[in-house]
Amino acid sequence: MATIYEVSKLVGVSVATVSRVINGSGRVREETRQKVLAAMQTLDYQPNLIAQSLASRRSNCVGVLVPEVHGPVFGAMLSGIEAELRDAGKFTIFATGHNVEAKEREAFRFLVSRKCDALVMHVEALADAFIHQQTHQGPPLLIMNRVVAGLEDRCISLDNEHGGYAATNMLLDMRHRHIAYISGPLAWGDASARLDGHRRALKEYGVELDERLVIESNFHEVGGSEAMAELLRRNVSFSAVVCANDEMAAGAMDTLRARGLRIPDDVSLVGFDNAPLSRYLYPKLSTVNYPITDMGRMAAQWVLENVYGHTGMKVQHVFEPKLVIRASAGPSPA
Amino acid sequence: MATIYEVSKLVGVSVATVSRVINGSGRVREETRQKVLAAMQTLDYQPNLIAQSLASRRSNCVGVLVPEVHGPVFGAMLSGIEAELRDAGKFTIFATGHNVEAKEREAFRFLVSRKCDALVMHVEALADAFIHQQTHQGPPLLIMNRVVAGLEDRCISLDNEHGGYAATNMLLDMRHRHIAYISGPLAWGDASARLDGHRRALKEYGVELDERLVIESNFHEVGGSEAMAELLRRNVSFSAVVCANDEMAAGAMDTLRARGLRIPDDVSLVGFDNAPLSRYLYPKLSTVNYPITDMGRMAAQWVLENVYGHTGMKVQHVFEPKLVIRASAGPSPA
DNA sequence: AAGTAAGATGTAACCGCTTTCATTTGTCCT
DNA sequence: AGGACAAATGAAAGCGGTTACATCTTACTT
Repeated sequence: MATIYEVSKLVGVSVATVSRVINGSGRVREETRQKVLAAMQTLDYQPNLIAQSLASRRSNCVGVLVPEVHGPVFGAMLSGIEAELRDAGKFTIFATGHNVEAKEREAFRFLVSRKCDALVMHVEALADAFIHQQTHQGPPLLIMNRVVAGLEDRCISLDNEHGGYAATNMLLDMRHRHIAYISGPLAWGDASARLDGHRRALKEYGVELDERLVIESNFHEVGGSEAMAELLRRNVSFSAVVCANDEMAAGAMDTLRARGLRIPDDVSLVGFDNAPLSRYLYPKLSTVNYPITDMGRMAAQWVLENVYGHTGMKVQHVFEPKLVIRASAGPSPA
Repeated sequence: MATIYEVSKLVGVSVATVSRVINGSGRVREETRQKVLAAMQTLDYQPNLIAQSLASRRSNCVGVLVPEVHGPVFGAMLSGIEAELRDAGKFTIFATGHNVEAKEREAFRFLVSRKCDALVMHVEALADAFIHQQTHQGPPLLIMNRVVAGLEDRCISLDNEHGGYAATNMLLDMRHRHIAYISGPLAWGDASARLDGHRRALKEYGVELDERLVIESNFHEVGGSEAMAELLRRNVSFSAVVCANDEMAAGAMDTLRARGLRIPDDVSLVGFDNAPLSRYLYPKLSTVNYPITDMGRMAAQWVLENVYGHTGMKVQHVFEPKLVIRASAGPSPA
């Protein structure tokens, strides 16, 4: 692979000039510029990004730390980030933290050691304190789906409370009054915010919340399935169920069907995320859209603006979820 | 951040010795080793990976080129690759090619310019010739889900023909004789191999293939839906349908249901991939398992063995798909 | 005890680029 | 034509490591 020296030799200028042409920095006479460009073409020269990074102290890499790579939410987020960064010529490298503190810490170090110019993190287990501390050293951090007090301008999140509110509100509008709720782990901010929204909607409608109709589960399909079984076992009647994500809704749907209950005739069901699976379920699942790809894009834009000095990026920090109405929710039979 | 110089100064040895300790290369007296290790600890020294890469001409990065980041197949593949590589302290960086030649080319250059030590590629549009040519220069290539003649030992693939065979064979065993087939784009190797398997199964059973029951579609849900509509329009009776992937099966299922046809009572349905969505469909979809995460892992192991000199890796080049039997397929009503 | 080979460490030249600062070239004005 | 100032370019010192080669220790041999 040709180096900058060979290019400079071919043109008869110094490497400094070639470097200026490559980076568009400094001033170079147009004529020289063209000659350099031509030589680069001839030699099929490609700057060595590693050397560039070392010399410029900038890796052009953005690290992304997610719980998982696959799955509807994180896959889509990665997608959005990568697409946007690549258009800007930046690289994305990622690591997974599985929402376990030790792993998140390790993944974090891993990415930092790679000299990422910035880190986009979707972490659940790392404490606010840790994040605060890291903002004083190392690469700039952007936090996804979490609002860290004092770092609001470095967070991109969904208004989960509003999403939870909207889901329940829709059911209330459909005359449901006995609404069960299958929650995610309440230790996680998003899960508890969604439940808060549920609570607020009920309150506004003057409906009292029956705590027996609220179950904390784990955001997984099996958890949703079991939670629904438990709800039915409690023998407190309900005509609708809000699930804090689509996967649990899928599990709940399975259980309902296994008991011979019809959806939405006997029980209405609403999910959260608008994951692809929500359209595959039968009946198709009403849910709350989580614009995760857009949020990933936005994260990338934040990085471009705050780290790479691009301008004209409008960063939105809080996204509003929107209801997606499908067949799984209908008016209360009562 | 401390550098190797500061460490060497603190211990009172040369940087070469420190470097040897870091890399475990060359011989260093145990006593010295310990002192260096201690100093590294004290200074919280982390080797600068960029500098290491430049000096050693090895980036410890493996590039992965996939059509998309998200989605059941590629997300899972990425997952498998990343997990395995990270355990070995290597980085994964990725780019997307969208199965479009220009984009695949660009993504390829993008990854090469980053000096990846190896490239794992799932490309559809790049020609065999291009791949052959690249094997003579640049980083070692590993091709996923495609067998390039002459480069079999650099390919990891699924026996798609066998998968297609198994799907149809199962239906034949269930006494189905009129079996429709919704294919992916036949220009793609996997799609055409799956169809070949279908053909072989029919032949072995002595059932003649009615070409009117074969439709080429696009691997997407909507395509499956439209293909099924077209099949019904053709008015050639069939009691079962094989879809070349699960997404199309989902679309087909939608259309069948919209026409009031029951699954599997009126029509049996089989998919391919065993994507998560296959379990969410109702009835749950019989399908052919595509062990994509394992294949990703295997790709990583190939890289570890062939590029990083790890030993003891057993690389399997061709994976056998297995049937996953669920509710969407049943005996022929006839 | 001298000779020798293996072991331990140091020296210094890279890796390919960026960037500061100095120098050369060019332009405009009087 | 000479001077002043801006534009264009070059020289060279890093960036933080690796590694070939040289040199100095040690441990054995005989």
